[in-house]
Amino acid sequence: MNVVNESPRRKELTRLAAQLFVQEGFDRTTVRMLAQEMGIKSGSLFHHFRDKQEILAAVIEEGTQNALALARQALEECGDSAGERLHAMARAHLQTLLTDRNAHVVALYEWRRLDAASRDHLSHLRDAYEELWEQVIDEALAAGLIHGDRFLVSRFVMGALNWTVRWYDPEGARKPEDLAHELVAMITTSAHTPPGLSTKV
Amino acid sequence: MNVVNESPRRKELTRLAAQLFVQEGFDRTTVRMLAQEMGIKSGSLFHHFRDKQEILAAVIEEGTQNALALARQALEECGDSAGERLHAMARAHLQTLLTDRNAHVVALYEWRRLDAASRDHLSHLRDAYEELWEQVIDEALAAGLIHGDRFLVSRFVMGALNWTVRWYDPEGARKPEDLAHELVAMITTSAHTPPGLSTKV
DNA sequence: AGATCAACCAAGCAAGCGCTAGTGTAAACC
DNA sequence: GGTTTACACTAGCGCTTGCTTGGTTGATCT
Repeated sequence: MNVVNESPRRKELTRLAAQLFVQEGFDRTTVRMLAQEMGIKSGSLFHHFRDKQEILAAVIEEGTQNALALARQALEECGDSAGERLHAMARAHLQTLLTDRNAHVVALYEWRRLDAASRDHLSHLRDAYEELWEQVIDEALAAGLIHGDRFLVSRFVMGALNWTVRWYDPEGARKPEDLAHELVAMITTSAHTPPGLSTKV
Repeated sequence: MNVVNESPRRKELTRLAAQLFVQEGFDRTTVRMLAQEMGIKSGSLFHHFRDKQEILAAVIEEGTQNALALARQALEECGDSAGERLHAMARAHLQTLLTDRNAHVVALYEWRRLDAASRDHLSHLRDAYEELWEQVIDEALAAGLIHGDRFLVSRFVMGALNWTVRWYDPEGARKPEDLAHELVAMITTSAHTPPGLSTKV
């Protein structure tokens, strides 16, 4: 069994699995459905993945890794001000939601279907991502950009952002950048941000 | 079959089902597990519910009805100011989350498992609830309490609130009222609300 | 030319699934 | 006092599930 490696074939199969998991849910997605979508027979599936659980873990890992990488890159590329960093994180979050939407929806909805081992491994990845957020929020609090309880504010923000997967329409008029701007405007105390973006210092 | 009525026995069974659906997920919860939890045999279950789907629908309906009733009551009992009404809605939302948590978690996570008929019926209920929110948010916008896009603000707020089911600990120090107050403080422009609540006019 | 190996297939097993059929029984009703 | 009703039981049908087994293929490497 070719279970360990990270072959391009496996990556493609993972992408297809994510799509089906979103459409049907993990439990209702049978290995036969997965195989058909992949153009192979159900038995062949277990050449690439040890079991069905491992497919789920692969899907979630893929999405979380991408989110983490994108957030780190965004923080490196943006300016030093608390406002800029807040914007950068919000933009990165919504951007990964667009490009890896299936994986993130699966991560949000099917997390509990992971076995203990995968859940443990993946929760470390997710914690790393959330720590980035809490750090940026701490900076915003220190800068007086936002006010309130550190813990609560970050939960509220994560909630507002993650909830977008339920209603955001990529075909619609609103760009992810617009959402990011609006969210930051909503939580910062600079009441009336003028229409012209004040992203630069 | 006693399928239609709303007997107290059926209500109790629904409550137990909600708990199991949260623990295991709808698909992984078998009718045999449900029956055991209820202290009857699996066959007897179908005396109370037409099929497994109907149990899910009953759980979600119960939670949504309660949320709607609580929100309406809260709006009637509170003052007329936009701030008070915003607070009242947030408090009611978090309160129903505490008392009917299982039902709401099921509603959020297992909505897609509903058949078309139930989904149609229940989405009307949910729409009624969300309309209450959008109305109150409109008032807050008009009063200058908050700023931004009507649609986006309400989605962000719903997201922040609904996300609480993932982290809120009823045993913890924070009361639902505290969360409500903090959320309203975060999104309103009255930057520094003094510690003494300004709920009365 | 022979060996290796990832990738696939056909067939099927054991377990578990939702649900039905038919029956028993104690209380409620006429 | 006979009939109805509500609720529970036993037994099991027909089907689907995740996964295994044993074998084939074609490309790559030595």
